[in-house]
Parts: sequence; structure tokens; C-alpha cells
Amino acid sequence: MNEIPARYNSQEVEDRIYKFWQDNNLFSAKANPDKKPFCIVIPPPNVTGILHMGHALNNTYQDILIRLKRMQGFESLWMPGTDHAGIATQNVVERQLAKEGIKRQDLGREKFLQRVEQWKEEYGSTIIKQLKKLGASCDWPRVRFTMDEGYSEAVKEVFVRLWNKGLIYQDDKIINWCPRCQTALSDEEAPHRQLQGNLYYIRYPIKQASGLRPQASGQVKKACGMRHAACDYIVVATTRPETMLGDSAVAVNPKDKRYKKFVGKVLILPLVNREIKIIADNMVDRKFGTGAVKVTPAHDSNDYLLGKKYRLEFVNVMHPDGRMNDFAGSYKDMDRFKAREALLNDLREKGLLEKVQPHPLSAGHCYRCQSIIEPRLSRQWFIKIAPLAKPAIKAVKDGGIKFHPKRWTKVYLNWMENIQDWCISRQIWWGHRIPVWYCLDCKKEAVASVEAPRVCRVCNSANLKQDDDVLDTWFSSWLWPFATFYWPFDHAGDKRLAIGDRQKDLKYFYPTSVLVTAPEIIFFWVARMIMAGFEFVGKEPFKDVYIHGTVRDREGKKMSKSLGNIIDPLEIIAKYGADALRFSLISITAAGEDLYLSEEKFELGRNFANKLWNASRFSLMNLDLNLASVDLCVFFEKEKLELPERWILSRFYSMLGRLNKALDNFRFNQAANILYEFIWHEFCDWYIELAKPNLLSGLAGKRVSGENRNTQIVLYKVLEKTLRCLHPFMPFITEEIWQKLQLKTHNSQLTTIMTQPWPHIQKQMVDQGVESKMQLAIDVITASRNLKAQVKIPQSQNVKLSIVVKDKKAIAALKETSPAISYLAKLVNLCIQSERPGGIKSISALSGKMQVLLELEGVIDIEKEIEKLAKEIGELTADLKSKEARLKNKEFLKKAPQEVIQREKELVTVNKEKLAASSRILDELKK
RNA sequence: GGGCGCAUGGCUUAGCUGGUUAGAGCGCCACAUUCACAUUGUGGAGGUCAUAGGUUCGAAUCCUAUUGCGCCCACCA
Repeated sequence: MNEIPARYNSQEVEDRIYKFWQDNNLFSAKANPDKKPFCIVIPPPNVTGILHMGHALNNTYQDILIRLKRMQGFESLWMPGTDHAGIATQNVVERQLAKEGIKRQDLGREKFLQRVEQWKEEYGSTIIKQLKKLGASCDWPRVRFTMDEGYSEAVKEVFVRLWNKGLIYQDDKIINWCPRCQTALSDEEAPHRQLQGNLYYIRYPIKQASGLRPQASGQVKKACGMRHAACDYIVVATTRPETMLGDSAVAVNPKDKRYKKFVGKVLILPLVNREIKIIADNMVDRKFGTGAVKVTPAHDSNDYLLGKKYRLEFVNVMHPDGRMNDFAGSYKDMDRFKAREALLNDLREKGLLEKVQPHPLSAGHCYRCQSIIEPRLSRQWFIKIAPLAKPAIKAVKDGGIKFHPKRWTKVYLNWMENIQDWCISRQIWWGHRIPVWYCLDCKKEAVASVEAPRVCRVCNSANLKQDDDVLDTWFSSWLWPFATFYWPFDHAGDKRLAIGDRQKDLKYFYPTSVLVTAPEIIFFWVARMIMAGFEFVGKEPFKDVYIHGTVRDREGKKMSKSLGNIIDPLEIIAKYGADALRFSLISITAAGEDLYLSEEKFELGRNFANKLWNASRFSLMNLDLNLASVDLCVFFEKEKLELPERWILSRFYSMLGRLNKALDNFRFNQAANILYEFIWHEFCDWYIELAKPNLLSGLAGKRVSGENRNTQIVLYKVLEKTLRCLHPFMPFITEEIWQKLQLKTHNSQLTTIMTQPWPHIQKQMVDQGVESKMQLAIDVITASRNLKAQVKIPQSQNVKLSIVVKDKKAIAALKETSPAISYLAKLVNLCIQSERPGGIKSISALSGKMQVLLELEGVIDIEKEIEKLAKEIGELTADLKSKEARLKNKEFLKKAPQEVIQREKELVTVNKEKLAASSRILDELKK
């Protein structure tokens, strides 16, 4: 006993066990024709990443599945890796440079990239180390990085294939521009968020026939939109007034009577005094603002369309960093928001700012730095994505790929069916450079190629230049499920596997089985992987997509560094243990719902681990036989076991049935709770207590046959199988205990729980009769404890108990279990009969079919007892009334299933008996 | 503007295909410490299942509407 501490010490166990697993190569998986494959590719965390609760949750789900399937006999592969995360990583390194007072431009492209590499070498494995702390059983030697040499070849290959199909094009479009990161972003990377902004109403003077321009204030008379023929100006409403410097028209709706006469006239754009036209287009909403809209084709996507349609001027008024440029006149070099203020002041002074209205609006925000996105006209690379979406839509509609929970299917389909072309070029340096080359001499043709071309195909010049931009990070991530298997095989890049083995691996493990991720990743990654899978490999990348919730703080806010509400999983692991972290996270998260976290929640897992530890400690202290030759099924058939043993076996196997079902349905929290309930409240609370008399010498109440050996076997078997069931959830503690158990009962060398088979259901051991007999005993014991507490008799004091029950089966069952009852309820005498004995002073409790009476030596508090009985009688009467009414209802009798009616009838009988008994006692007491 | 989710005791929640006396955990109250575990045990108090209608023999569960909270999508000048 001394060698096992009374408290589970996760710190002492976890690193040692993890090392044991790794040293024994237990996470590795190989194409194995004798087994079915099960494969998960990890959502590759950013190389810059440090483990947060979202990762902890995400990877715990994956590890549970991987470990479960490994035990269930699958060749279970968890493919690990990291993502180069272009913008995020570049930002991190740029920030580091800033501390040294350097900009990346000072270094130049080559040197900067060296810096990033250097940074990656130093910190890139942080997240991997942290995943190991969590217990992740990834096949680490396979680890991939989205900028591995071989992986990069896959990226280029894909680009060229799409290029050859004509699906890649370059175009000038309004894109999401982040002025801080100074790059284009895809629509998904610029999520809209609510802002409290203003709607500014600005007067644009009309150019008079005389050619005279109205002066500033004083001269203007009437606003337009007022049905006056002689307006001097038109009022437009805008939320981004600084963009007016780039206006090239004002648009109205052609049906708008207020403005009909102005269409075709010319306005003088204030502040810059440029002439712009008034045009009419159906796109304009007559009801919004003044019904007249300024048109800025280089800074707004709608305006861009108008600009193209009416051949307007495209005036870009900003530098890439968000400051105003030469076209902004006196506002040149001001930041866009400073310029806004300055410009509004000037308008106000000139009397051209009619009014300002608070106006909630939503604007894109950079998903990496949160800056407000500037829609900006620029030349970028795009993919025509609609053709790729087709098979990806079909696969989900046909059920070839399933989302769990189901509701995400709709979200996915809705996005897919309205998919927009994907902007894939980024103006940063860290990433896959776009494999397109231009000839600087003839300038005739751009070429896309996996290998850098030597000479121009047209003019043979060697003066070629590669495109400066890099590809969107997600353009490499979308290949993850197959590029990690070295697709397309024939590139020389990575020498870790022979080409034949690469092909074999992909063939064996692809399509992968399950993808586990968070909802915000559906568009970025899940949808695109599905498209890539069909396009490049011809098959779906995975069969099931499990979408879990978002980790929030206790107020429901997302956890973020800036909010300071982070709970660091590594601190939790240090304090509570990785198993506790894992179990707590899983157990409190309803399927697919967000989870609201606070540190106390981890006590749940820690306490549970400690409970299991101590139950095991007790078992280890009391197991002294070599059980190597015992087969549970044979044993069960041969031996006539006592009720507690039959009961715990029955409970175990019915628990296993429910557990399997929950896991099959991705109901992880339910699975965790089934195990918790069984281990704590059945195995520990009841079975171990019932096993004690047989195991411990010198305890009173030894059960009849006192078969110590049978008790040992059942205790061991149930514990050992339970450990296996719990292993995917709490891998460390289960391994530690399991190995100790093997040593104690088998004298065996160290093996591992990891590769033990998942327990098989043994239906012959599930026995409803046994369970209800035991339930009767549990009810009596509980009632007895309850009665003792009520009259403040210490639980340890021996008492006399009578049970009154009519049901003959129940009487027989109670007689069978009476030793156990007497032991656990501390009874000197247990009297089971069908009629209440007279003349004994006692208090009573109703439990199921039984009335339980506790004999008392002293005086009973009659008032209290009467009160309690009256309450009971009241409740019983009400209940009886409603049940009898139901049984008289013809519709009920006609339509309800027989078993429901039957049970209702039984309850009426039982309740009637109880009511009669209670009334009788009440009468006695009243005398 | 469209879509989705959530609403159950003081807090966090389970309740999957309608039939329970609506389960837990934390917190609270009372009692318990030689016998695996105070990271414990035993017992208790505490719920008109957001509101209003409807379907049904029967609704926390299904339908409709309302309210509140949260999330996602959209070319909301």
C-alpha cells in the first residue's frame, strides 16, 4: 500500500508514460492489408502557434477517435503537421524585426525569408511539443509542413493543373485590402463586423449652365431631392467620406422622379473641383439616404461595376498602407481616418456638409490583425471555383460526406452554392511564390510551370522574372489530406519514403475517415479540401466531418489574448493533469455546442482521475492471485456467482452498449458521462463496497460463500475492462494503472493498454433480473440511511429494520440480498414481511414497492412524523387520481402502447398499497 | 435582409426517435474521519422545463408565433 500514493500525481506519470509510448513506437501506422484503415489528418496548427484551449479540445476529440479505433482493430493513423500560415507568421517575424528597428523591406526578400526560416527552426516545434503534453498519439515521424520541399511541389502542381484548365486568371477587381498587412485577402479572410459609424450627407454642387461654379457657403440655396427645378446641388450620403476624392459620378435610380431632370448633368466634386456626371442605374436604391449615391469605382465593389458599365474613371486615392495618395490633393499622405476628419471639417466650413447621422454599418476586418479592410481596386490572381464546387456539393447532398451535427450541412451547401471566385494572390513574402514567369524582353506571354523555365517560349530570352506574389496559405492547406501522403508522388523533394510506398499509403489511407474542426474553418478549409479532393485525386477527402464548438470564457466571450481571458491549457495540465484537462473539456461540452469555461471546471476531471486512482489502489492492495489463465466468459459460465458480482458484470456490459452507441454517434460528452457515472457511482460506490467483506479479513458481514477468489476475479476483470474503455479519454492514468494491474495479477512484462482490444459486448452477462434485484437492495439501503439521518442516528450505528412488501418476487429477492443489505446499511436485524407488524415504535419511508421501517428505542417525534406522512399521502393521492383518470380514458387505452398501460396499472396498485399503509400508520400515530 | 443555435432549480447543464415521480455536477445545509479516496462518504433543501397558442389519449421533448441572448452569411452608399 505504501508504494502507491493516495493522491494521483499526474506530473510524475505523464511524461514518463508518453516517453514509453514513443520509445515503443506505438503511434506508428502502416498500410496493412490485414486491417481496415482509419485515418485522421490533423488540422495543421500554425507554426507560430502556441496551444490554446481550442487546440486542446480539437485534438482531444481526434485523439479519442484515433485511440478508440486503434483498440477496435483498425490501422489507425493520425497524420500530424503544421501550417506555414503566411500572413500570421510574417507578422510575427516583422514584429520581432520592429523591435530591432528594422523593416522587412530593409532586409530585402531573401534575407527576410532567411529570418523567417530561422524563426521557424527555433520556435516551429513549440506547438508539436505541446500537443505531446496533451497526449496526442500522432504518428510523429510522418510530420509534414505545408512548405516542405515535397509539399511545395504539390502546391505548384495544382496551380499548373488549374492554369492549364483555364481556371486561373489575373484581373483587376475590387478586393479586400488590409492596409496594415498590405496584402489582398479573400472574402473569407475579411469577416464583416458591426461598427457604429455615421452617414454623412454631402452637397455636390451642380455645374451651372453659365459655367459659373457656386462659391462655398451662402450661395447654395436649396437642397435637391425636394422637387425644385433650380437646385444648386445634389446631396449624397456616404459612410466613407474620404473616398469622395476618388468619385467619378453620382448615380440615381432612373425611376426616381426627384432626380430625373438631373441625369446627364455635371457636378463639381467638392474639395478637388473635378467634374463628374450624374448617371442613372437601377442598382440605386431610392429609399436609402437621399437616393443619390456617389460612385467611387476604385474603392467599392458596387461602384466598380457601375464604373465598368458606364466607362467611368477609376481613381485610386490611397497608398497601399492606407494613407491618401497624390490624387487626394491636400490630404495627401494623411492616414485614411485622419483624412476623413480633415475633409469633413473642410466640407463643414464650406457649408457642404448637410448633416451627420449615426449609422450602424458592418465592415470587413482583417482576420489576422483586425484592421478595417479597405476595398481597393487591384490586379490579383483568381480561381474560377464554380466548376470545382459541383462534385463537392453533390458529395454532401448524396451523403458521401456527412457533417456532425447535421445542421452544418446547410451552412456548407449555402456557401458552396453561392461560391465566389477565390482571390489567391498575397502581397507578402512568406509562402509559396506564384509559379508564373514573365519574359522581360518580349513581354508577350506569362508561363505557369512547376519547374522554373530557363528561356521564354516566344523569344527565347533568358531574361525571365517570377511573379512577386505568394499564394494564399489556404491554397496549400486545401491539399492537406493527400499532399501529406506525398501526392503527386513523382517529385523528388522528400526522400523519406520510396515512390511506391507513397502511392501505397495514399491508396490505403485515402479517403481519410473523419475530419475534426471548428465551425469557423468550414469555408476556409473543409469546403476547399472537399473540392481539391475531387479535383486532384478524384475522391472525397474524408467521410465524416465533426464540427465541435468554440471555447469561450464564463461570460461567453471568445478566449483571446487581447481580452485577457485566456485559460492556458499548459497551466491546466501542470496543475490538474492532461487527463483531467481532456476529460473535463469533453464532459462539459454538449455535442457541437460552444463551451463556457472557467478554471474550476477542471476539478471535475482531476477529482475523477483521483477517484479512479484510489479505486485502483484499493484493488491493487487486495489482489494477490495470479489471474493470467482466467477467461471471463468461461469463468462466468462455470462459477455460480453471487449477486453483487453478477450485478457489476451486468452493469458493465450494459454500460458498454450505451458507450459504443454514444461513440458511434460522435456524442463524446455522453460517452464521457456514461463512463463517469459507471466508475464513480456503480463500481466505486456499490461494487467495491460490496466486495470489501469478501476481500478484507476481519470485516463483519462476510457474504455467504465468501468466495474471495471470485470476488478478486470480477473486481480485476471489471476494472481492467473499464480502464480500456476509459483509455481514449484519459490515456495517461489508464496506462499507468493498467500496467500496475498487469504486474500484480500476471507478473507480466510491461505491455501497453494502448493496443489492447476494445471490450466486446457479452450479452449473456447482461441480466435485467439481476439488476432489479440489486436495485431493490440499493433502495432499501438508501431508505435506511435516509431514516437514520432524519432522526440523527449516526450512520455507523447498528439498527433494526423492517421492510413491508407484498410482492412475492421482491420478498425473495430481498431475502437473497439481505446479507449485503445488512452489511451496507449496518443492520443487526432485517425483517422482511408482507404485513406491517403491530406495536413496534418506528419511523417509515416509502421506496418503490416497499415500506421501510426503522425501529426506534427512544421517543419518536410524533408531530414531525405525522407531518411527513400527511405530505406523502397528499402526493400519493394526487398521483393516484391522475393515473386513475388516465386509465379510465378510452382514448388512452385504445392508443397508448400496452407496456405503458401495463406500467401505469402496476403503479396504481403499488401506490394504492402504499397509500393504505401510510394511512394506517397515520391513524396509529394520531392515537 | 437571410440563415442557424440557445433558453430546464443560485450557477453550469443532461434529457438522442413524444409515455421519468425531470436527472447530474458546482454551490448551499446537516452528519460522518482508525478500515482505497476530504480531490472523500452519507443524507437533505432547491425546478409551474422563457412566454402564448396548437397537435396528441399524453409535450421539457413535435408545430406556430412572441420575447431575450449568441453566432454565421449578404454588393446595408
